[in-house]
Amino acid sequence: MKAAAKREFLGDFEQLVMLALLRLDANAYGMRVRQEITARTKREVAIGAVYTTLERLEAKSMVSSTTIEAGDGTRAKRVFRPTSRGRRALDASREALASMSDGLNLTGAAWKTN
Amino acid sequence: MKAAAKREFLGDFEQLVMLALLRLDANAYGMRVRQEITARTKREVAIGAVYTTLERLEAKSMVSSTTIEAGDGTRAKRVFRPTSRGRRALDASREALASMSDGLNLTGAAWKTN
DNA sequence: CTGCCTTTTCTACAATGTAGAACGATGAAG
DNA sequence: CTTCATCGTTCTACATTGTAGAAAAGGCAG
Repeated sequence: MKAAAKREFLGDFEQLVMLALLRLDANAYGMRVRQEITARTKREVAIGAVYTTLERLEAKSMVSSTTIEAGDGTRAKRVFRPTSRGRRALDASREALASMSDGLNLTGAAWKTN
Repeated sequence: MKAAAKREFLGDFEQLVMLALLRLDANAYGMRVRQEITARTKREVAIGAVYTTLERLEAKSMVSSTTIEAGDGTRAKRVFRPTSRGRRALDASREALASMSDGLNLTGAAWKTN
């Protein structure tokens, strides 16, 4: 019987990066990832933050990378994509959040001040 | 003119804890929070993890706490609740995730193996 | 060659995540 | 009254993630 591989989760920034990879697909290389995140979330992100996160995700086998020579005259890019393991971790993380949010009145604003 | 308070975000576990507080409301004290999280997410959580997180959230004014003498014969509990600031941070974090997920085919399973 | 982009790598430190033992209160059992 | 079993909280310590920015390295224009 297989050892029921205990569930793995991702940190919040890791999740954002993962999602960016999914959106960008074949264009998912560092600088572009950063651009996608800042554009969509308004959150300022240093380029170093993106790369270290990608490196670490790769070290954990959550993403894989390939360097691609860009025939179009620009320099080669290192493209990242989620592995199935990374995909599972992303799903698990999202599910955890979802199950905790379930039934809660979250989007609304009314909130007792403190 | 007010200084447009730069957006603050929460880590993933912080979000889970925050959500637990919202669900538990007046019963949101350490042990119960832990219980709620493990029950809902299947994620194993050490009690120390919950308390340190709560402490830190309080230090950042994301939650406030009050110790309540429980007339019903059980011992006093320290109850936590999100401040409006914490509430904003939670919303901001969720929105960031949501905007990155938008339009993506996420729940489904089909995924190229790697 | 020099300067100027673009993309990546390195180095460092701060914040968050995680565990588990220690400690204190309270009721049950004997 | 002791002792034990909980429950609930505090402490201590270390691991993993988050975040920044400067330093390479590749390629093009002039």
